[in-house]
Amino acid sequence: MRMSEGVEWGLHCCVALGWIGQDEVVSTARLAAKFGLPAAYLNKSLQALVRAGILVSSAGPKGGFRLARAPARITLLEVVDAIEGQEAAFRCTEIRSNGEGAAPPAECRRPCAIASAMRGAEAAWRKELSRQTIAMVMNKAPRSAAERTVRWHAFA
Amino acid sequence: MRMSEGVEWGLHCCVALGWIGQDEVVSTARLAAKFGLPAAYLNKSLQALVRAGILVSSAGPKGGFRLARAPARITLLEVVDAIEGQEAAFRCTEIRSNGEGAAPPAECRRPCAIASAMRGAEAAWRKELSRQTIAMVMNKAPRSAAERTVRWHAFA
DNA sequence: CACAATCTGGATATTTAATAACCAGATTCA
DNA sequence: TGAATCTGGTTATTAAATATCCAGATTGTG
Repeated sequence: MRMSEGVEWGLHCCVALGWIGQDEVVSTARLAAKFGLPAAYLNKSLQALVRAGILVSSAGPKGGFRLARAPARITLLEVVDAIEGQEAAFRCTEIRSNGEGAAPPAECRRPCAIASAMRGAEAAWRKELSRQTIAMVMNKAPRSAAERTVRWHAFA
Repeated sequence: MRMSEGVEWGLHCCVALGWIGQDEVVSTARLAAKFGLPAAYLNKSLQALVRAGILVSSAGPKGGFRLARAPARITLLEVVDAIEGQEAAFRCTEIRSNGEGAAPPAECRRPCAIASAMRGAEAAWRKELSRQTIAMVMNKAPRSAAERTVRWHAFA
């Protein structure tokens, strides 16, 4: 089970945009350069964040991305969902209704006990992700990282 | 982010083996038939469960698999780890140390704040999985499913 | 106004991982 | 001895993630 790299990229971009400030705008190319990432592909993740209402984009020269809201109002869960999609990691394929041991359809009306247990664990994961915000991550990171990011942006 | 089907298969097999009883043995072929799964591939998951000490295997005719311990002493986390491996879903690739905005190595001595937050969420997921046992799932499933499984095994 | 920089979304290509099948060797039961 | 089974390695197939490319729309600048 592996999360796509886009989540890491998206989170780093959100934190950087948080440090830089909500009324400043940064292009895909600059964000990609900052983190050494493939620009065209990073752009796909940024687009997903825009569609999710986490970032706002603007076209044209001087265009780019900024946070759509205060960092304290963006949870990690939102970012993860925007990039990974909301499908559960554990997908119940209802194998209980297949093969020689197939359960009758009536029995499958109730949710599979295995799927329920797995869903419960994912709920705990999502709850924890929703408790954490971009602002919290910004504050936990070393001050020097924030300062460096601001300087890097100003120097552009 | 998607968990491999092997987890679902392994959990269903463990639950079935729990119902059937710890001193009965079931072959890969029969388990695959019960759930309508590809036998050769299911066997890989069962092998992983053996390596993890969750199942015990025996060769020869009348060979097969059984639970290595009481169902109450097998957690869902053990099964998931055995089949999925223990690597975290979120892999920090330390992009903070790449590109134009690269953090100096000294700063990267401390763990990445983003990675820490993501690890925290996965810890919550794992904790929840470790609280649930095969026995709990067996009890939550309808009695009819347990009975059908026992009959199916006896009828072999 | 024309140009260049940018975002958007679709299409395609490449790489990697998951799924699946196969086989040769060892074990065990009858 | 022979058939059924597990084991683990190899290979093949399929699906997903990663990456690139392009054409169209938007917008700032000279």
